[in-house]
Amino acid sequence: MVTIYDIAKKANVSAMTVSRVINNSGNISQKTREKVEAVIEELGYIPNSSARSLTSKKSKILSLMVTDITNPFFTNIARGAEDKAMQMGYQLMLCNSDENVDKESKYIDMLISTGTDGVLAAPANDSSKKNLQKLAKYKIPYVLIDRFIEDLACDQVLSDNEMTTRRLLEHLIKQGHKKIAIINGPLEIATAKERHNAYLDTLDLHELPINENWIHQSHFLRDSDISETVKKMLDLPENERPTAIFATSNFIATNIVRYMNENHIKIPDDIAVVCYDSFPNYLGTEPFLTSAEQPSYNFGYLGAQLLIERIENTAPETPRKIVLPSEIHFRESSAFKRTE
Amino acid sequence: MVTIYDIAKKANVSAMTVSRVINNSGNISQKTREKVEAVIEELGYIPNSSARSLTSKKSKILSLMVTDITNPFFTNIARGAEDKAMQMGYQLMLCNSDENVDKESKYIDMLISTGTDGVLAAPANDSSKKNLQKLAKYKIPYVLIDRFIEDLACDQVLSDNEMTTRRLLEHLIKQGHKKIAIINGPLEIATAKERHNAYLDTLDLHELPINENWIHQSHFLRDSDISETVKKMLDLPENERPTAIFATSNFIATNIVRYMNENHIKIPDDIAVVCYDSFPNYLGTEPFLTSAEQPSYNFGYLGAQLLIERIENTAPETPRKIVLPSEIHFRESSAFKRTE
DNA sequence: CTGTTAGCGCGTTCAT
DNA sequence: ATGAACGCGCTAACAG
Repeated sequence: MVTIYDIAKKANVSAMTVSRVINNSGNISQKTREKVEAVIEELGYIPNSSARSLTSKKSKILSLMVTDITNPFFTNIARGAEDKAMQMGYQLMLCNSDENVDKESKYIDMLISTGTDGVLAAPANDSSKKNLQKLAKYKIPYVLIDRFIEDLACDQVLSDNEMTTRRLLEHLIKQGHKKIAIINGPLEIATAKERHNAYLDTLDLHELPINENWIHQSHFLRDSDISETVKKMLDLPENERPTAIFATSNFIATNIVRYMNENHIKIPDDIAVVCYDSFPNYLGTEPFLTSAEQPSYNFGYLGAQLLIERIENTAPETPRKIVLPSEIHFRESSAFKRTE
Repeated sequence: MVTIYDIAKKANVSAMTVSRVINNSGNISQKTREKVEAVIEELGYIPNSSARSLTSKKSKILSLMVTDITNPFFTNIARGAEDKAMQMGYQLMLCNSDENVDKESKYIDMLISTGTDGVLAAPANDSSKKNLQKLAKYKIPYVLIDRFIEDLACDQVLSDNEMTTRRLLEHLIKQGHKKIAIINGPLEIATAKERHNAYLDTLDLHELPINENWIHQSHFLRDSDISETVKKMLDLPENERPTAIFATSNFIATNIVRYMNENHIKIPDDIAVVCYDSFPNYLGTEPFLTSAEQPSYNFGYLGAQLLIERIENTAPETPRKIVLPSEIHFRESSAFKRTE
């Protein structure tokens, strides 16, 4: 392994000079700089990050904590984060919490151990607070993405849950729907909570009935089992049976649509469906689901940017909050409903 | 920051004893072990990986090099790799090469710098060889996934390109297709090359014509532009115009289907399409594309397993090669073609 | 079973 | 503009 000492010897300078050349720190004469750089090139020197971070306390590693990289929302976030990280000379460590605070906690310890410079986190739920506070205790900056947690003074990149929920629901209301159900994730997750509240507020605003039989929580993971829930709603007496469902996440919508297909219940004729978040449309065929498309790539890209600014002390003291709008696509799954 | 010295002092032992407790190395009396563990717990000690790897040359970091995490094939690989890594106490570093050898090379240097214990690599193309050899020079083990490169003595997890291609094509042949085109990635990528050869062999075996106007290379990235290519093929005189296309990757199929839709060319009536690799079926609706579904998660999971065995010296000297079969789904896009 | 010594590769500090 | 000495936190090697 080539070290700065090897470079130093061959270039007839001290190790310190080599270090300075590498880090562009201090004053170096053009001549020695060129000589050192030539030797570095010649010997193919690659600095040892471990040694470096041992003294400098900087690792040039960013970490991304998501619940599941397999969710296209988070996949795009990862890509965005990685692009920005690479652009700024950082690497990206990937963590899947599976919405499990304990697993998340384990990761946090590993990240602290590795000396990550900062963490981009979509926390498992509100109980993740202690994990993030642990980061703070170690002076490791973090940026919340997608999921807000109260009383943490940190930068955030969030979705406009209130507005987007409202627009999705008002679309349904305009189609004549009066009995609108919501299938949501756990209310301990900020996005679920905010969409829940926005749902109540919007129905209230339009003086529509709210029925606890229409309000359900599952979870946001891929295999969320909503069949019991949906079945129960469809079995409600005619006058209480919802005519539309608001799915608060992509996978929840997935499972709703799947259930309906399997049970030959027609969307939107039998029941309409709208969805917060979306799926990549790989086949370019006419998409079916009315959905709010979030700029997921930017959650990662901007999140990484805020994080790096925080790490490199180029950010203002006060936490920044970026709220990203969604683009709503009105489609077949909530098309005009003749009867009623 | 708590160090082993803090632990040592408080537990009335030497730092070395603490180190031994942490690493489960050497012999420690039950009594001192418990005492030390109690103090570790009490002070919330987290080991410093940098210091550790500086002496031990082990970082407990695995790296994953893919072309683009946004391709669901690689997303699943990442999830599989991460699961196995976590299970074995490793973290996972993510790298997107964008099929660019120079970008890949940059990453390789960063990985070497960080002291990664091993790399799971789906290389950009055959020229990635030098990047992998650089890893070898630094005694960093790597496992090739998906994309083979000649003359590298390393573990591999690959797709059964020959068999799968053949089965896809023979399916078309059984449907009566005699003029079958292929739209492929660059032949400098092993999967493209092998699928290309298998295409030629299969047509040959069935004594079908081979026409260079039916053979095209684009690339495997998301935005592969195949419209010119497809247009040219469709404009061929009737007797030369292919009746089916073999897309050698998911995104290539995406772009073919998209082009056909936009230009009102009907699949499979006007032209049939089969695809190597697949897409997640989020909506549970009847999928359209005849495709070979690869066990992508296992590419990552098994790859990580081989890699860790190699790192921890529990693997046999000779490189291992795992070939994973695909499951072919026969669907609408290649359904029986009436005319001809 | 436990402790001492030395050094991993580098950057900080201070000196020149 | 350059260099020397020291120490970051830990473990390998040896000693006891």
